[in-house]
Parts: sequence; C-alpha cells; structure tokens
Amino acid sequence: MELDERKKKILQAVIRNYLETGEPVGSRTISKYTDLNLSSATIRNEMADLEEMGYIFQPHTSAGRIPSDKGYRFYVDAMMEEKEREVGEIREMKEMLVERQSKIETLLKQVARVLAQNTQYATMISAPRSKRSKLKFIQLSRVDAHQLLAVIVLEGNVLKNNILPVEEELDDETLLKLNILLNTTLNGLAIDEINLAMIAVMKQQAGIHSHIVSEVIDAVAEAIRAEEDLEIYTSGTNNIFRYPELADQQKASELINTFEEKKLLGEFLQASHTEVEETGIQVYIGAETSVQSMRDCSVVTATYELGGGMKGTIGIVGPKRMDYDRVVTTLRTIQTQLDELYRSEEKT
Amino acid sequence: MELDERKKKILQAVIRNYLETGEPVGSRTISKYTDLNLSSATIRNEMADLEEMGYIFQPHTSAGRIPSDKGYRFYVDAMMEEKEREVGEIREMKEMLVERQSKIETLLKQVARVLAQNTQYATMISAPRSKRSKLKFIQLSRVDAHQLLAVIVLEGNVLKNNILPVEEELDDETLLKLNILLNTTLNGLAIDEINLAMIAVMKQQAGIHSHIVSEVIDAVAEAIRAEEDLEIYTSGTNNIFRYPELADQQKASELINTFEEKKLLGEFLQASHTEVEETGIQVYIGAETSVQSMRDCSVVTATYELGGGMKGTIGIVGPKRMDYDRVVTTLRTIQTQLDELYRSEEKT
DNA sequence: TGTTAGCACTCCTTTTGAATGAGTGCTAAT
DNA sequence: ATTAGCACTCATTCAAAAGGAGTGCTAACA
Repeated sequence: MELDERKKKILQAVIRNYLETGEPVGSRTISKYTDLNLSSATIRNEMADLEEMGYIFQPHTSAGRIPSDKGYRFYVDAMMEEKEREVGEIREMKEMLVERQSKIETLLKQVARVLAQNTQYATMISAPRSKRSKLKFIQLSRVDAHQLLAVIVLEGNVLKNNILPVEEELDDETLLKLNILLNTTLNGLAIDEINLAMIAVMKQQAGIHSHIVSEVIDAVAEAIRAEEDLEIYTSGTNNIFRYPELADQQKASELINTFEEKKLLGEFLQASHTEVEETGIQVYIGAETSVQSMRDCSVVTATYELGGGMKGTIGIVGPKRMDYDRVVTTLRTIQTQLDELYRSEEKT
Repeated sequence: MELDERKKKILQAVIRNYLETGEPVGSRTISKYTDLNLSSATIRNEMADLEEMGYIFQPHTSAGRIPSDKGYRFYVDAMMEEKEREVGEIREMKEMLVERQSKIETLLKQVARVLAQNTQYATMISAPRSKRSKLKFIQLSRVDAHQLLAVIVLEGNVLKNNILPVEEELDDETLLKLNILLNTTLNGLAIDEINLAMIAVMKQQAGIHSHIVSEVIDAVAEAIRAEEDLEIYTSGTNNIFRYPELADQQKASELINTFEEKKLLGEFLQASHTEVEETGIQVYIGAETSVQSMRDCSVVTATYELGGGMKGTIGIVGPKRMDYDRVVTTLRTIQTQLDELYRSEEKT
C-alpha cells in the first residue's frame, strides 16, 4: 500500500494531536482538525490503512489511535518543522551562560539546569571527552613526605587531579626536573598519543627515578580515564512525573535509578556521540535507545564542541510524545551558544 | 494518666509490629503477640488510654492503631535496642572501604552507596567542613599567559582548585616568590584564621604584585566556600519507592527534587551537625525535620570525623516506620569504620 | 477492682452490575 | 470514492451491596 499525500496529512494530524493531548485521537477529531473536509467515516478508512501499515495503533478496540514508534520515526524524519525560537527565550539562555564559568564543570551543570528548566524534560550532559584533547599543563607537587599531587590541565581548562602515594622521598630539585621533563615531553600531546616509546625515553632521562616516571604516567592516564566515564551531569530528573506514561512506580523508579547511577547514561551518550550525523543532533525513539529503562522514552542528543576536539554530548529524555520540534530547536540553540562561548574564549 | 510498665509493653508491641508490617495493628494481634496473656478486650482498654495520651492513633474509626510522632519519639528515646551487627555485614562494609581512596570525594561516594545498599533507604553525606581544617599546601601555576591555576590541599587530602584570570603577566620568578609567600604565610592555618592583618602583610611583601595577592586570597577563600555547601553526595534515592507511604507521585517527586537540588540537604545536615549530642547520632521524626518535603520521613544523622576538625554528616532518610535500631547500629559501625580509616592514615 | 466475653456499630475495601460514552468497522446509499 | 447510519466493543464511572477488621461499651465474672 502506498503512503499518499492524504494519508501523510492524516498521519501528521494524528501525531500532532496526540503530542498535544496525550489522548488517543479519534476519527471525528481529525475530521474537524484538518482542512481536508472529509467525513469521519472516510478518515476511519484511512486510519485503518495507516494502522495496517504500522504507523499508528489502537491501545484497545474502540479507542482512538496513537502513533507507533514507526509513526514517530516517520514524523521526525519527514514531517518535523523546527520552530523559530522566541527571541526572549534565546536571550534568557544566553544570559544564563554569559556569566562565564572558568570551570567547565560549573558551566555544564548550569547548562543542564537551564535545559531541564526550559524543556521540562530530564537532561543529561557528558563532560567533553579528553582522549583527543591536548595536555596543556601538568604539574607534580609534594604535599607531604609520601604524597605527590598531580594536577593536569587539558585544553579547554578541564582539570584533573590526583594524589599519588610514593615510596621514596623526592627532593625539590628532582621534583623540578621531573616537572620539566613531564611538561616538555607531554605538553601539547593528546592522551592517546602518549605511547610506550615516549615513556621509555622519559624513563631513561629520569635516570634513577625512572620508576617514579612510570608510576606517574600510569597515574595520570588512570586519573584521566577513571573520571572520564563518570562525569555526567544531570538535572530535572523529577520532570518525568509530569508525564503519566512514565510516572508509574516501576518505571519511575528504574528511570531515577538510571539517572542516579549515571553509568548507563555515560555509555549511551558515548555511543550516541560516535554515530551522530552531520548536524550533531540525533533522535532515539522508544526501543531505539540501548538503555533498558528508557524503552518508553525518547531521547534527543546533541554533540557540542568546546574546541580542540573536546566534544561532549547533551541528552534530553522525555516521553515518546515529547515536543520533538521544540527540543531539537532548543538543542540547536545551545549548540551554537556553546560554540560562540568557545570562540570568545579563544580570543581572550 | 500514667505510663505504667504494661502500657509501655503494649506501646512497644504496637510500634514493633507496625514497623514490620506497615499496617495498623489491632488489639487481637497484640493479645497474641505479647507474653502478657491478656485478652483483646483488655488491650483495647489500654490502647484507648495510649491514644488519649497521644502515643498512638487510629487512621480512621474501626481501624487498628499506628504510632504518632510522639509514639515514635518515645520509642527512639526509651525503648530502642541497638542490634548486634552481624559479623558478615560488618566485614562487608569494611571491605568496601578498605580499598583506600586517595580522594575523599571517591571515598564518600562509596560510603553513600554502601549505606543505601545496606539500609535500603536514601542516603546523603556532606563533605567534611573545611572551615576549621588546615591548609596543607597551596600552589599557583601558570596555565597560560592570562590564567593561573590555584590548587589548594586541605588536611585530609581535600582538594580544591580554581582557575584565576589575571590581567598582568607574571614571570616564573615572581610566581615562585608568590608561591613561597603564600605557603609560608598560610600553611597550617585554618581558613577562618586567615585575617585581614595577615593579608595586609602579604600584600606588602608582595610589593608591586600586591593586588595579585588579594585577588588570589579572595579566589582561594571563594573557591573553598563556593564548593563547600554544594558538596553533598547522595545515593539510593529511588529506595523511597519501596515504601508506599512515600511513593505517591506528589511526595516522591518533591523528595527526588530535594535530593537532586541538594541545597536543602546541605543546610539540613549543616544544622544537624551543630545540634548533635555526644554520641554524634541524632534522630529526626516527621515534622522535626526542617525540610518541607521530608515531613513524612524520618532522618537519622551521624557526624563523622576524618581528623583535624574535619567533620561531616551522614543522613539516612526513610519512612517514619524505618528500622531505627538497624539504622542507628549501621551508622555507628560506619562511624568507627571511618574513624579507624583516619587513624591508619595518620600512621602512613 | 481488674479482666473478659459478647455484641452492636463503624467504616474501609472489594465486588458487582448497570449506565455512559467514545470510537470503531461494516454496510448500504449517494 | 465518499458518506450516513447503525450495531458493537470496551474503558470508565457510579452506586449499591457484601465482607471484614476492629472498635467501644455493657454486663458478667473472679
């Protein structure tokens, strides 16, 4: 069977209406809603066809139709119109971000809150991946006799630090040498560019302190990696209670757990990051999500960039009948907003 | 009217039973439950008295009785017996903590998770207050021409760091001098011991860089304070769904929001910290809590110490019919556990 | 005087059945 | 191809009835 123009219009009307009301939509409603001037009976026939094709279905006999995942997918792919953002809202978001945060962490928390507030959905943000981003600065300091503090600054002012226990005491001079060695060798390199050969050279140059070097390098690498997959900021989790289809105990509990644990979110955002299309915005409907507890949700993700290959992902989680248009436009706005932020930082 | 021995026994039986079942408990149940060998009729008379005295009440006529806040309070104050922790459980908790974490942050997150897991209630932990704890190490480093990185290590290896924008470029030597100045002047001092006189002296010694000093000091103080009231770790929020009296949408949503925002939790833990009795464990029943959304909960808090005046507070949030005995004992165990951890750290 | 058996009464909970209404599918007429 | 009409389905609402847990009170008892 074919999806002719009229069927499309009806499908669109069904989806639009359902997005607004959350109630199954019947033929009579469509008959009045659209400018097709068809009777409800005709609509009924068309809707039966659409059901057969799998775009919509009835939650039970004698109820109206609601969109299936396939229906939503079609809507998102072919029928969605990005809304113009209202000037006021854009300014508002801009203002929220303009108080420049020196720490990325604070900035991202802020963004998460703003988005959750703005969309009324749950929001998650992964901190920018640092694998491909470059080391800007690295420093070891002696905290006390047996502990070193390693501070690592990555491009984009991402900070990592770690306390390393050391067996052997180091005097000031050695420490200074080590610092110079580390900085001259590693500075400007991306994490995954640090290879064994390089480490070997450093060890050699470190002379009697060679084992410290490898300890430090390991610790550095570990510090960066360890934190990495945990750095997820969330906000507006309790927004899920706004949507009855997600608010029952079973589902709500699982969702909230997922948002608290963050591990799964991280993996999901990570995966989404890699399979993203050119615009950087991706929509996952229902079971398209890999996360079990989000099977009844839709997720819209957007990749953002803070320069120097520092890319992270933002995700908005809501019910399947989320306002895709609005969410996509909002994310698009934030994307450019963050982009500008970075550019202005460049100039500084 | 007097609360004689028999009434106490009955009250205790009512509470115990209600803690277990969560259902209003009737006279017949008590009659069999206790070793008093009294008929249900007698129990009924006694329960009527207990109701008049305000220890228990009926949710509606012809229902059994449930404890009032006053009843719980009496139970907690006078009738609670701390259970022996099972050896297995203690070892389990020990093991969880034994993998020593160099970072306090990681340790506390871990503790929160273990506690939530162990008690099946929601858990919150405030990071140790650093106001009275001492500066161990402070260091400024130049990240690039216009940005300094300030790293501050407090006693107990609490790390703070902050990026400071600076107008004027500083050469290596000046930086070194500043570092020495900061360390020699501030090292070993508690935050609130840093006073204006001291800052004035430093400014003077810094000579032409005096304005940098005050900038730095301000930033340091701000960095410490700013993070302070936000550092709350939570876990097991979704445990509230286990308890029907907290799981309805309205309440659950508010609770979860409170746990996400963390601000109120921080204030509460802070307050609790100051009004704590000698054992360091405190029980708040229902409206005794200052947090609005927790009016239907009970909270048990425990103050822990990591040495050097570094005190923080742990809170367990559950329904009013929480297993007070168990929670108190668990918290007591964790307290000593953390204490030992600190002592062993001392020796290192 | 304290305890207990017995009974009427209350009120929550569950079940049942009927009424309502939204929406459909199908048929026959246009 | 479209539409009016109609029988049919099924979730939802409502009221009434049945069931049951538990109480308070009274009167009898040790």
